[in-house]
Amino acid sequence: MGRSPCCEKAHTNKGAWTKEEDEKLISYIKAHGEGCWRSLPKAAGLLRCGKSCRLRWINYLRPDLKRGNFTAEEDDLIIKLHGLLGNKWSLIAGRLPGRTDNEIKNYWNTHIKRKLLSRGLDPKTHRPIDVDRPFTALKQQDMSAAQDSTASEKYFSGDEEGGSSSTGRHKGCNLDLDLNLDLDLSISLPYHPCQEQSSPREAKAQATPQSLCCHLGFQTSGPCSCQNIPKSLVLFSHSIRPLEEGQHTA
DNA sequence: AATCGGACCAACCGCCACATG
DNA sequence: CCATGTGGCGGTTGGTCCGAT
Repeated sequence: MGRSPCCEKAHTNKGAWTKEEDEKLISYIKAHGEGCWRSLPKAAGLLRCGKSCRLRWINYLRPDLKRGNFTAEEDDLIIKLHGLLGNKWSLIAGRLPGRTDNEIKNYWNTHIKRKLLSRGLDPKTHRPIDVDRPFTALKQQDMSAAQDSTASEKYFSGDEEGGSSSTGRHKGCNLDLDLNLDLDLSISLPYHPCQEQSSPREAKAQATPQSLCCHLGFQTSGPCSCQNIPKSLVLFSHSIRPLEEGQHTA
């Protein structure tokens, strides 16, 4: 027996949302609140899949969304958090008020990833792609190659000591990066087993996203079963918190 | 003016975690 | 404990825009 479809695909619209659909969705959620996405489309008079409604609301229609370019602080924070958490876009988004996981994911893939690659850094591990090449040598070249100037440049060209450190690393784990995390992100970083899995699928199986999200203090919904979180990670979670509106990390 | 290719981003898809009966 | 339903996440796709030729 296969999975039942999330909706009756034959009777649902797909593709770009119209203004009328947006208005219907907004007015329904304003009146009834979020949730129960499966039944929402019918109740709101929309020929859309519930998932599609949820995505449209979260990524585009939510009133608290921030529009426009990412600031240097956001840029910096995304890179730092990615170094800690990997592709946990929802967790990263929870730390950036008004930004969605989808937006951050797109921003990462279109801007930051390319930036890292141009500096000879692996976007996954944040380490030099050529392991035989000293980081400090990279640094000079990268600095001269830099064209745009954001906080990420400061991060990648930062402290020489930090950047060239090579001791005490966990194999295959990017949580030990010398991120030089400042202020509320400053802490000795815990080892996270999911970073060592050979495939994303394995890593995902190891992770406990909702619990982790809860422990990290990120914006999340739903209950949390706080069972298998490493103590170090819990400690880590206590040291960071979602940014307040207008708050900067520097 | 037309065409092409890259960049960007909204939206979709498949899978997983969790809740519930 | 198991089966099922639902919400949520991350990877990917496809449409649109825009600059270069």
